Amino acid sequence: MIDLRALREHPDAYRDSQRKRGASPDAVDALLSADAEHRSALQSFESLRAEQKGLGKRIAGAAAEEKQALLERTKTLAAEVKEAEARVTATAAAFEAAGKAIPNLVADEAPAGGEDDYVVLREVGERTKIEDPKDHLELGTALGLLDTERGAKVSGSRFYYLTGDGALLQLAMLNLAMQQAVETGFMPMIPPVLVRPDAMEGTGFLGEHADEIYYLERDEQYLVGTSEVPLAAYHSGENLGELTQPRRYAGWSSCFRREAGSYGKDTRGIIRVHQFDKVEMFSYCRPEDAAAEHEQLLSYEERMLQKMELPYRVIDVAAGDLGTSASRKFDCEAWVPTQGRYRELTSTSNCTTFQARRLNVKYRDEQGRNQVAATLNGTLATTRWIVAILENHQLPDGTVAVPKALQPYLGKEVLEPKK
RNA sequence: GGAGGAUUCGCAUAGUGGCCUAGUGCGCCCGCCUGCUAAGCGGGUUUCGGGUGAUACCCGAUCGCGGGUUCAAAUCCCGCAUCCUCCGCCA
Repeated sequence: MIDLRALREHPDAYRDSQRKRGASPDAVDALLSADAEHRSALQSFESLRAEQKGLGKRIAGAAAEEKQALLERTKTLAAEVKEAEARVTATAAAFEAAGKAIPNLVADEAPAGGEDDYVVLREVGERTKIEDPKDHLELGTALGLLDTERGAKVSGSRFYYLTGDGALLQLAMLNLAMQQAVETGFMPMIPPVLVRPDAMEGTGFLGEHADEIYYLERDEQYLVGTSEVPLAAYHSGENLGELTQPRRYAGWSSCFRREAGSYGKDTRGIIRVHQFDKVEMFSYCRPEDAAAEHEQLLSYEERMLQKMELPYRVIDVAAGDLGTSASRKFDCEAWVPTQGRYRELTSTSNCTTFQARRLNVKYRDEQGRNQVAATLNGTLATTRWIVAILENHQLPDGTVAVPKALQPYLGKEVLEPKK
């Protein structure tokens, strides 16, 4: 939810933001007029209601015959109040719908445009050069690390088993991510992955991404696509106090995505799957600290990628590709040798006050007033990283070197076929 | 799956149609008193919205959520949610 007061005062900033996303600035004017209508309905209701309450008080203490006269009067008034209230309800619904139609205000620094208008901030490491590289599926299958055929047999396409060292490799990576998170001040969390509608709604995932989400109709619960959802909803309706330091959480969870509309894309291997595991960083902080915290989250992502010894680049995602809640987003993309291009491994978003306003997460400022907090999230490791690890660290004989940072967790330096 | 109980201000509680403008205690904030500390005394303290670019003032909403009855609902009625207890079933 955007800041309505700010929108009233600076509607042009929001119109510009809409244009930058490639969305219509008319939505801003629709909201402004819905707001005006709602407020005028509210005012007429409130004055009628005030009169009704005043009369009610007089009736309580009135003598018998005066009481009769007053009762006559209040009966018609009651009808008017009811009608005014109905108008308030109707205009409020229209107003809310208009409000939800507007995504977060895009940061000034974010590039304008769509998916292909990102700006490359830096490239780190040398693009791996391998003669005749094998892809992760071929490597993983040969080494007994993953089994997509049986994944499909049991669950359908885009499902897989991580087997043997493959399972251990993922655990090693996620454990390392958790350890790094704890070292950098994150509270480790294993959250629920089934959530109620208000949690999903509050994090802004029921808008344009509704098709992406698994929904369990019998139980009215959603399977989360990221632990961002339960971590954001964790403090919903709460006041976090002074919040002089960011409040940081690291969630380890399975994630579920329907991948509707991605037919034919990345059908080979485990790049795009319906279920994967992830360690996600999540921060609550003051809005004025959010940009700095965003840089911090990005640096932690890069630290993890460097521990995996992967060549990657950092992109500043363009406004049109931001998603509803984000005002700015950085992706880290690792080099994938068999594809000859960079693929997204991490994503960190600054949602400013957009999520927290919906979820009603506050803090107390120096004057003791309640203010809306800012929220940020970022990826610290996911199943997809295995793709980049296998492909970049493959050796000519078909084995895969284990990055040094993972060796203590995995107990071996090379992944070899089972004898 | 079934039965019962609960849900009121940060916490604990009072409140069974109009004197609720939701009381009290604790906590917290401000002040007074005061060698120091503690205690004591006085005042303040739900949240959201509007008037309104406002920490004052006024108005409205808000007693888990949504409906209903009524001139009037924390209070009565219906539905739902969550938590607790018990019974049944179960990995």
